[in-house]
Amino acid sequence: MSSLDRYNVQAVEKKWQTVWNEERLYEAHAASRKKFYCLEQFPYPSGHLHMGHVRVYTLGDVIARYRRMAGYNVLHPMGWDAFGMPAENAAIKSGIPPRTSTMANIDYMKTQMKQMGLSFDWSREVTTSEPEYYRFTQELFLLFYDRQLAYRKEGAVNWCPSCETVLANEQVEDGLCWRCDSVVVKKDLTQWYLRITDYAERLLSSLDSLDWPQEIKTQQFNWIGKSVGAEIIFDVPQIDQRISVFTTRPDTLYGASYIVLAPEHPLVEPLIASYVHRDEVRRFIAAERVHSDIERTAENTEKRGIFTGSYAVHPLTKERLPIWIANYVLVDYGTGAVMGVPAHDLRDFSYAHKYQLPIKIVVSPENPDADFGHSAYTGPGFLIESGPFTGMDNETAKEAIAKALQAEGKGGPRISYRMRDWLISRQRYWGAPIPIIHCPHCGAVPVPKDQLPVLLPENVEFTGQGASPLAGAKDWLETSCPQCHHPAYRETDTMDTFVDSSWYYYRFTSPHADEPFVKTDVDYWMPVDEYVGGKEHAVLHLLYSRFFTKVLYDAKLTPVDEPFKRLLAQGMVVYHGQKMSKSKGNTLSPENIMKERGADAMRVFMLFAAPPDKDFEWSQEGVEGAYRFLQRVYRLVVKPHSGPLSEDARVRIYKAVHRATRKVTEDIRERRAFNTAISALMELTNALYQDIDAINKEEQTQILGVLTRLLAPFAPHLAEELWHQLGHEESVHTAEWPQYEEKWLEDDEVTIALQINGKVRSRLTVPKDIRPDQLRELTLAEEKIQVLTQGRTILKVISVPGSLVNVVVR
RNA sequence: GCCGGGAUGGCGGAAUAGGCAGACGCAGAGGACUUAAAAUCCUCCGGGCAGGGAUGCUCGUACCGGUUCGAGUCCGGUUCCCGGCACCA
Repeated sequence: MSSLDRYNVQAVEKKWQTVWNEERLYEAHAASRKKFYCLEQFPYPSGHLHMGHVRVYTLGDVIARYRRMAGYNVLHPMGWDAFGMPAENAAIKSGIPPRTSTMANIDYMKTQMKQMGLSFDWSREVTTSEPEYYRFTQELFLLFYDRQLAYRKEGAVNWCPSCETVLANEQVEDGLCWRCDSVVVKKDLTQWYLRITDYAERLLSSLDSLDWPQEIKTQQFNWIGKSVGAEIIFDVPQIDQRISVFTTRPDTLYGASYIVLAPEHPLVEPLIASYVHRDEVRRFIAAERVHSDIERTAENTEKRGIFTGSYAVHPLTKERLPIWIANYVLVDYGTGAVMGVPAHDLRDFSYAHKYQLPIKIVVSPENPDADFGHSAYTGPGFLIESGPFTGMDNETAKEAIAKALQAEGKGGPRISYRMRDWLISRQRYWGAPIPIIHCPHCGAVPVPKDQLPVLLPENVEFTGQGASPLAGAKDWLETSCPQCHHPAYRETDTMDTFVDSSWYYYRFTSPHADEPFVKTDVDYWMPVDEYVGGKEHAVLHLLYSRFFTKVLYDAKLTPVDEPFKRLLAQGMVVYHGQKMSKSKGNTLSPENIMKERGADAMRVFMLFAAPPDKDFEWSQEGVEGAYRFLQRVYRLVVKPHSGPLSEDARVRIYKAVHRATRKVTEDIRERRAFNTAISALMELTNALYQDIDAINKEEQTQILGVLTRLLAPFAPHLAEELWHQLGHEESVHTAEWPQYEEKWLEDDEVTIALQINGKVRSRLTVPKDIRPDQLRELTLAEEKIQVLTQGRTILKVISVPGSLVNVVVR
């Protein structure tokens, strides 16, 4: 085979990358036409692209390239989520300042992205660790602060001893740090929070409107964890206080036989102050607090508790209920206290059983053989021994009792959420400083907007021990109060990097503006039409970004209250049956693959191997297959074809071309099924191999031009090369996306499957618009059908035009 | 335990609205070209049974049952795998 039969992948890819770069082909321009905002989650600049990155960016690139050709003004930007611990840890180890290593990593990864042929608008690149960006992260913090959505509070927080910083609830997975898998411990600290719980209901209710995978929506739904119930107040006359509990089962109130507080509950100390066994109680609490969250919340953990010596008054029966403290009550959910209803709650049952507390049945099941001796009955039923509510079905009673309590001033209907406020303080250097000054006279004072950014000091020591390096930067730390001008000191915590990434998609709309973003740009570009990213951010980045957008919406800074209209959550790339990771030693370098078979082959295989949302196994043979396909297309297009003309072949070609055009268009646009789009291109290529030399030269060029354009989103380099070889001057990526015509999609004749009792027995080719009764007649007259129906009774004939006929016989 | 997603040839997967299961590719087999190999091009490729053969019959989409003229697809139940939540009151 001559060299004409194969193209030099490396040379071709390099050539067009240079041209695209010089022509700035992918920059988005003024707000003119219909827009399309295509975004992929920006990476942390770790230094190298891994296969996960290759997958996300390839997926997004196909969508962006298609929309561009389809006539949209496409915004397809890229940037760097550049703050974060790895750079700081590297600084501790090697002494290289975080900014230096970060910038070097960005540089390298950008080169790799260009090698992949990704169509990013690099003129809009943002880096969250640069002052031009984080000054606005700080400005947005102040916006939250002004709206009372940022606050400081002391409490037991999640602390990762290895990362030496606190973590948000969303960043603790099974009691372990999401980054380093260390066991997270509790620590009492004063920290900054964003009031995401204020938005719980809205974050929940607008989930429905999102074109997102159910999987992700469900995760957010569960995370927010709405519970509808009631608050019930129990008076404690002994100390003249009230204990408030939250319950989803107010209907079981008459079955309450005790009250339990979390060991950390603020009323514990006053309650036991004059109790003879108070020291014993204190020892119990101290012992419980030592346990980590994992131990404490594990299902099989033994329930342990202790009596406080005090009693509370049942709000309706005025009965005296003993108050206990127990490990199974969590201080930060609901009110940190519960009423114990052993007969109708499994946890209370096992607790009451252990400590021999009374078990009082107040809900009777419809079918009364439930065994109360061994477990709690949690199902539906009607109330017994419940005062005026006796006889009510328990669902009605929930509401009735909540209302009665409200009338008495003893509580009422309440809703509780599992989600907690977002803890954003981090005791680390490499993040956006929280723009707050602590003044001995004025307290916490926000840094005035015109004094932003609060720059990270450059000469700091990275010891890797104790507090944030910022606390040691004396010159930076000491300042004056913006209000009273007395000496004051700066907040030394920096912000969680998820704050940076909660608004970057706004910055891309006006990346050089002297404000976080420009209203007119945001009005034009938002929302993001297609967002591509990993499932691991389901309750992290994706939830935080939704929250940010709702706050910005309330501040009238954005016209949308949801940032990402459509979400494509891509699956993992698996190798040798496992998720790729350095520790498992099963990583693959995209660079080597590109060197050997080219970016186009890597992209095509990645897209072809599986639908975007599924995990798939990387296979070298698969890349070879993609490479063979691309070379096959090349040969088809550049090899001169000629032969005797055939009208039949010509019709077959046009049908194949228009069918493929429709398939590829719909698969990209609606279904995001790039695997089947590529298989359609393979089919078209195969079809053209059969017939291409039977049409004239001009038609060949035109047909091959369609194939080339359909290929362009997937294999941009080869498509560009072929497009030029076909005689075009302009880029294929700004060429017009092919249209398909209905007339080529329909055949004059169709093959009908002839079934007997649902089994295909024969086939028949008939005119497309044959009448059902004619079709029926032809079917019954058909030879095979005749033979097989002979001597049997025809019960029914179902005739589906264009598809099949089913003869039902007995 | 609760919620969500899934199970189709040797493998990845296709079947878009209940209508011909297995598109396309990988691996494999055979053939053409070649001194030969590679590359390329062509053909075959779920199981069983029958036939010399074209072919025909039959089973088959995790399992059991149902609805329907017709089920990979819908309904009820079961098993297994993946993900989330979980002493959340």
